[in-house]
Amino acid sequence: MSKPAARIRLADAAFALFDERGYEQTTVDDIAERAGVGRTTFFRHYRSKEDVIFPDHDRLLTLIKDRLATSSHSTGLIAVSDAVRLVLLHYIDEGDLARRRYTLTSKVAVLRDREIASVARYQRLFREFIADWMGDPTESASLRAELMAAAVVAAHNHVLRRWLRGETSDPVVEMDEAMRDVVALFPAPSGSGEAGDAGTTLVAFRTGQDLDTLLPSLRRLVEGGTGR
Amino acid sequence: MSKPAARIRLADAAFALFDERGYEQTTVDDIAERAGVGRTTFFRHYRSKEDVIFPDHDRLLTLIKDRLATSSHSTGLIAVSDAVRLVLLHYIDEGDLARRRYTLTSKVAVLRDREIASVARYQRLFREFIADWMGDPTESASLRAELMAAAVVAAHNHVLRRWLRGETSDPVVEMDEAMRDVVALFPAPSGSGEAGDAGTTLVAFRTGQDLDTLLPSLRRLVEGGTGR
DNA sequence: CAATACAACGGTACTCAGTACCGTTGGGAG
DNA sequence: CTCCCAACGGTACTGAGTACCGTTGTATTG
Repeated sequence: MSKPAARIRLADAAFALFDERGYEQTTVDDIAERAGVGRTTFFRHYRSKEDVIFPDHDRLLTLIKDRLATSSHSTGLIAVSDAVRLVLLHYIDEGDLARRRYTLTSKVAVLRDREIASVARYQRLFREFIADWMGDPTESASLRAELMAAAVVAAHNHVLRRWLRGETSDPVVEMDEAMRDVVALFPAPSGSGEAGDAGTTLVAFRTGQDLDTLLPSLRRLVEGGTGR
Repeated sequence: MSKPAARIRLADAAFALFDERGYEQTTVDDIAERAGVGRTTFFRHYRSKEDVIFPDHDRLLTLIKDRLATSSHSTGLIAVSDAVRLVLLHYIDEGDLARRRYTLTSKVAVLRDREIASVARYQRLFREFIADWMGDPTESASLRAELMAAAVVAAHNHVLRRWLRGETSDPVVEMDEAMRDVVALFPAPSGSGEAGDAGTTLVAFRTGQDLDTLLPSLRRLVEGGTGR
């Protein structure tokens, strides 16, 4: 019954020692000793010293990969902005553990780098998914996918960090709002010949002139094909 | 005259050995031996084994910091999107060295992570700069700054990687275009009463009708204050 | 020219993360 | 009871990074 307790004892001992002496000042031997197990056992449960703090980033990544694979949304961006919620929910589920990890990563550069590298893997996954979804090998489409993935991850990190710092009580709805903002950033692509689309396209701008003054150039733009 | 040659010989030896045997299969002793220096000398010139490949990320970061500190642009976003060009120019200046590094980071996970961590420091700098520039402690403004910084970095990485892969011959103008795209993503905040801003504002949309058909409703929108 | 100061170097020894391998133990399943 | 197997502990090793010490070559100053 208490067989997999070693893994938990190791994590507890690690966090406790990290709090007491700091991360660099704690050796793996220290952790193993406090947990009452051998050094070998530590590396059987965790691949590295950092791994004690980030145990299930891999699992979460594949979880999201599956979610994306089985998702059917109107656009790739929306699918991704939906899937990324799983990450937030996972952290919330971890509760206090996630917050202890945050205070650690705030102090120790090595851990922060490690966390960032993990987040980059999500971003890469998102970028590739959106690019595949668009199916447009154009350079501008590629850039667009890159921007979308970056925006989703940035917005997610923003809300997540706010929750980790205790600055919000309802991170889920904040995440909804943030993702709406992100989706709103990227208007539907214009010009790609879909069915029945010989209509008018207006681009957004602001001006100090009134509508009548700029109407001629507006008309020239609309009638003159792709304008600058 | 040939006194700081040790540093260069070390870098050459390192890159050569990394190409021959791979990164993990090369020890610091190997590098020092081929460079004809002692092991201690290696660590005098480079803080770590990874540092041989990323020698001047710190210098570049402070360079950009200075650039931002002494820059006067219309918005924080534009200042940042201007400053980030320094990074691209630096890589272009490195030339072939940057490309050899890219092939390495593409293969070795540890190096990729390291590179990502460096980029994250730029992004953090940008985020803080934009947030300071806006001077708006609101949560939405904070999110906006985060999105802007992420977009600038993503666009930069996009163009940089294209150049590293040899997919573009004119990365500078491509960077200009990408940054224009990024700036265009973020419209000026509306509603904040600036001086003399009683002009016309058009929102973006697409329609199947031609311009004359929708002109009346357009006019109604413009004249009728804030329309939905 | 001689004494001194300094910077770069080489060597040794150490700590610690991570890997490989081997033997031991403690239960279930046949 | 015996076989099996999973989890464990111990030992030994490699390699990165640090600390310290002694040496050498070079520039500076009296």
